[in-house]
Amino acid sequence: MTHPARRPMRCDAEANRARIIAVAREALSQDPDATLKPIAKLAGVGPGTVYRHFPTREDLLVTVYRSEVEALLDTAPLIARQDPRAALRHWLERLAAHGRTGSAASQAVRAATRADPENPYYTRIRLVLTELMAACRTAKQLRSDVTAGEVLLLMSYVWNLDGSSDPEHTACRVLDIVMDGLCPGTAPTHRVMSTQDSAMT
Amino acid sequence: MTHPARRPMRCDAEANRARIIAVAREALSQDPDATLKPIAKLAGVGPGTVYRHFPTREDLLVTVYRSEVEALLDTAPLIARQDPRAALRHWLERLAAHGRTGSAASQAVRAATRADPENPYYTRIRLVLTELMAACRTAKQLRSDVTAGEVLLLMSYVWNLDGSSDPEHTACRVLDIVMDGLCPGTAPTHRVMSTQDSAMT
DNA sequence: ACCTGAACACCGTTCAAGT
DNA sequence: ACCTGAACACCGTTCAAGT
Repeated sequence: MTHPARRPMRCDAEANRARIIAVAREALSQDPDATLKPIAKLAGVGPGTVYRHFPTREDLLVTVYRSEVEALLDTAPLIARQDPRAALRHWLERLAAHGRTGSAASQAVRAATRADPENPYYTRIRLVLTELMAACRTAKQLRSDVTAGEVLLLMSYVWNLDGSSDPEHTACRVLDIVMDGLCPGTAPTHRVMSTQDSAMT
Repeated sequence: MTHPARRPMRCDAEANRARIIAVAREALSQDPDATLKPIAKLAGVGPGTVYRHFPTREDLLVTVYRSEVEALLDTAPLIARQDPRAALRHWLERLAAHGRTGSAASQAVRAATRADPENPYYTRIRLVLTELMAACRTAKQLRSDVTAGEVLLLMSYVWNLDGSSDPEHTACRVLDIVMDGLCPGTAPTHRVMSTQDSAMT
């Protein structure tokens, strides 16, 4: 997506890049804060090579967990067939579900929800959220003045659920409050937050 | 507060500690992410001495910006004389005001609002917020099921206002939503968020 | 064009040796 | 009891030298 039709890399470069990604996924699954140097060594390349392909750590995260972020994006149109307010809540629950894990994948999702122009996914995340919100708005189930960027800001709490006993319960309760703030005077859609329903591709 | 009646330190230790704090305040005011080693050098002590007095960076932040955090705590009873809902909002605005600065002081406030048992201020922050909320509750201006810890989670957004153009405006709008979520069916208390009214000691 | 890997300028942290 | 400061085990990043 970042470089859709670049002229192909030299084949050794391509192979190195693929190997770095594979090794990084493995290493990051064990330690979400794994550093670049050991990854380079495991991939059998010099640190300069990793740095060449992925100038920053976030670039690597974005690439490795591309599919996770895109799964979140793809969920939106599927969800959107239900009641608009339930759809919005459901999608925000999917987002919140990443907060509890603390995995490297969740770091990538977190980066994609921050208002960072460097991140290629932020715009798309905001777009699908905007559409979910638009549906609510036409159904008069959403306050008219709020933007997707502001909702993403409100969701910042999901990355701070550590320290809470029963993070899942807390996430759900706080989302109740967020939804009530977003849809004043609407009957509250209640928690359905399933523990593990990641298989929604 | 941490050690109110410890037996006095040796006088050179006391002097070193005071000098470290003074130097750290100065260095952190210029660079919020200033590191410990240069601070040690500027204070004329070895790095081990800094580490002895402040085992972790947060310990140093807590000590240096003690007065800022306590100013926030002291604001609560003063504010509490107004309408409960306005008081709650006003205090949350004071909290949010720290989000925009990005200063080292704001890092200390941020640490004090995270559910971290190591931080001596979190309990007190939660306490004053609980009292502000209790006043709202008896006035039927707050949903009954929400806790102070959950409200602090909701306020996580204030630390992510960078990236937003006009952070002050955004902070205010998002706080509107939070307040509406907290006080459903209540007439919205509108934004008074003053730009700089830190002189409220 | 791409990779290597030593080198640079850091970081926090420790701990034997001093006073 | 407290401080010193060299030493340790890292970090990300760069860049001349290779292929």
